[in-house]
Amino acid sequence: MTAVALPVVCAALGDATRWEILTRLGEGPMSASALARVLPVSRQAIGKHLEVLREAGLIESEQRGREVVHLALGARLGALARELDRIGRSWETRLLRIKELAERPGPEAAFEGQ
Amino acid sequence: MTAVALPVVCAALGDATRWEILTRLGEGPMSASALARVLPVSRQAIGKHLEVLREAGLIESEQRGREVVHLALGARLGALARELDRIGRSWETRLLRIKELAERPGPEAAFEGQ
DNA sequence: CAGGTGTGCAACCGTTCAGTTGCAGAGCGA
DNA sequence: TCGCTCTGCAACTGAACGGTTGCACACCTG
Repeated sequence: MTAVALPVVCAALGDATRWEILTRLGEGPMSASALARVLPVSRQAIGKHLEVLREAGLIESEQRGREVVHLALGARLGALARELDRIGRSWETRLLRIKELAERPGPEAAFEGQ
Repeated sequence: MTAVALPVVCAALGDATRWEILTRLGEGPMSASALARVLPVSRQAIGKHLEVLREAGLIESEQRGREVVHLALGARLGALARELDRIGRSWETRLLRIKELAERPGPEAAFEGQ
């Protein structure tokens, strides 16, 4: 399920144009041409961005008659969010432990430390 | 506080080497030279990555005697996680509404809609 | 059937980026 | 004090990236 590595998903989210695309696709399904009409880049550029987003598992594409419509998937973003939260918390925890150790006068006076 | 834009933070997290660095800095403070000793890249490369991470608000740097030590900040990562979770949920919600609309027989039967 | 629209593939271009080497300065430590 | 180490700045290189244009093909529609 979490088959896509963290850096890959983050890199996909690390571009302003892709966020524009995602925002539009979060409001409803859209084709590449439709996106190119509303965004200041060519359809081919949009296509490349969609490829990156699809490989990151952030969108889903579906053939609808002649055209292909894409839409944003919240699931992957939620999974990423949980992962980042977990990591951030672990950093904070270790940071607290380190500071606590640093403020201790010495190993022999570690009495009233909570 | 959330002065750093989403794409900037995500881009900073979109590199495998930077994740390596962050992982090490999450375990405790380290200098650039120490990181270069343990990672397969030069100190100068590490320095550039640290610059990116600092601008994204993901690490903090502190002059400790002659050397400069860096450490990972969980706060920014937590803020990012909450933001991504919020966005992901909104996508899911709209997606549900769209699917629900698609399965409705016709517009004239939209009575008991909330 | 013909024209318009949507898609895919490929080549090309300028910029950014990750990484390197080299050098000079600053501060601990023996 | 002398040397080792840590740091900062600068120049350079190759690859990746965002973006473009051009072309060929499929398909729906008037």
